[in-house]
Formats: sequence, C-alpha cells, structure tokens
Amino acid sequence: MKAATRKKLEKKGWKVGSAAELLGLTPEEACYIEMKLALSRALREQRQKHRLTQVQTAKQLKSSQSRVAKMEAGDSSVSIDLLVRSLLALGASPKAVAKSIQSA
Amino acid sequence: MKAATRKKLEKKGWKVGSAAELLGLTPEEACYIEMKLALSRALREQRQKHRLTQVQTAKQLKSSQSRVAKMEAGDSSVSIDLLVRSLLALGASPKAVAKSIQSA
DNA sequence: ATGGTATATGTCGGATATGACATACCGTCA
DNA sequence: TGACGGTATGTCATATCCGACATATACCAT
Repeated sequence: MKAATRKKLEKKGWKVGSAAELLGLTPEEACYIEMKLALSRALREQRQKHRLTQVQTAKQLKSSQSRVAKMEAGDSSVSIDLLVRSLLALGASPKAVAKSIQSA
Repeated sequence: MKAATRKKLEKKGWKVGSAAELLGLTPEEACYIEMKLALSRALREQRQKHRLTQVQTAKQLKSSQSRVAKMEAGDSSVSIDLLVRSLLALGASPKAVAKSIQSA
C-alpha cells in the first residue's frame, strides 16, 4: 500500500495498524477496503454524470448531503450495502456495480 | 417474480409488498435482493468446495454457525457487507465476487 | 470583504446488523 | 428405536450503521 493511501485511510477511521503492525491488513481486509473505495468512486462518477449536486442526490436517495459526502469519501461509517443500494438507486446497472468491484 | 420466490422472501422477513402493492418492489430493490441471494449461493458453494461444515466455516469467519446458516439462506438480517467479507475470508477472489453480483 | 453554492467533517439518537446461545429439524447409521 | 453430525430457526444484548443537524471549508461571483 502506498503511504499516501495509508494516511488517507487512517484519517478516515480505518484501523490501519500502528507502526508495530505496519501493513497489518490481511489481503481480505485490504481487498474489502479497495472494493469500498472503488464503489465510492463509481458513486461520485454516477452522480456527476447526471450533473447532480450532493443535495439533489441525497434527496433522490432519501438520505442527507453529509451521508452522500461520506459515501463518496469512502468513510469508514458507510457500508458496501449502502454504496450498492445507492448506486442502483442512481440508475447504475448491476453490471456496472460488478465492474467496479472487480477492479478492486 | 415467481410465486415460490416471493413466498420464500416473505418468509425470510423481506417486505415484499402486500396484495395491494403486489410487485411493489422497485427494480433497484429487486436487484439488490437478487445480489444478496447470488452472494448467498456463492458462499455456500465456496464452503462446500472446501468440504467444510458451517461450524468450521463459522470458526474461520470468527462468527457462529447460525449466522453462517442465515448467510447461506439469504436471511434479511445479513448484509451484503457481511457476505462479501465472508466470501473474501473464505478465499474467493474479487473477480468471483463480482461475477456473482453481475449475474443478479 | 460579503453573499451564495457546493462539498467536507463532527456528532448524536434511533435503527439495523451481528455474534452468540438455545433449540428444532433433518439424515444416517448402529 | 436412539444417538449423532449437520443445518435451520428464534431470540437477545451489544455493536455498528444511518439520517440528520450543525458547522466548517472552498471556490466563485459581486
């Protein structure tokens, strides 16, 4: 993992191990996080493709602007569940969702 | 949706609409549920491929037998999150996960 | 500067998911 | 039949997630 990525993750609340257990992420954990980040990016792209603001998107998702922001930021408080449901609600195809995940 | 599928879903606690709103699932909701079911099947296949019991799998996942059963049953109390994390923990590749999702 | 719009971050109460336990339901074998 | 290994179902306390709100930051106009 690149140092920059690592720092970013730590800031967001991910338990990326301390110095002692540097790189303490198991491959599965890393993979899971990357999936989430991939879905985050897909969500932002989907929103921007339709020229929507986060506020508009939030309304469409029956959620709030702050949660949309967190989703796009890959915040540790958002689940894959929410990301997938949101993508689908914004009109992304299952195929597109799969593609995002696969690229992780 | 086939009637059998519907009955199965209702039993598991899915809010598959009442008679008045028959087929009241939006395409996204239906799609989301199908993804979960696809992942459930993948999980069972992954487990069986390695000739593991649910108890053994539970230990590997640091969970319980009952939760593994619910995961494989597509119970409404299990999230896509858990399914994905479990599949990865059992050694499934991101590619395989994506494939399951895509087929939904 | 001041206002306006878009996005980001922090926090919190209520909602949902999770692991664990108990228990029920199979098959199969002695 | 009864015992046993495996799976399913029901429930519960706790942990985690979610929507919402407040507030902060950033950029662009006037």
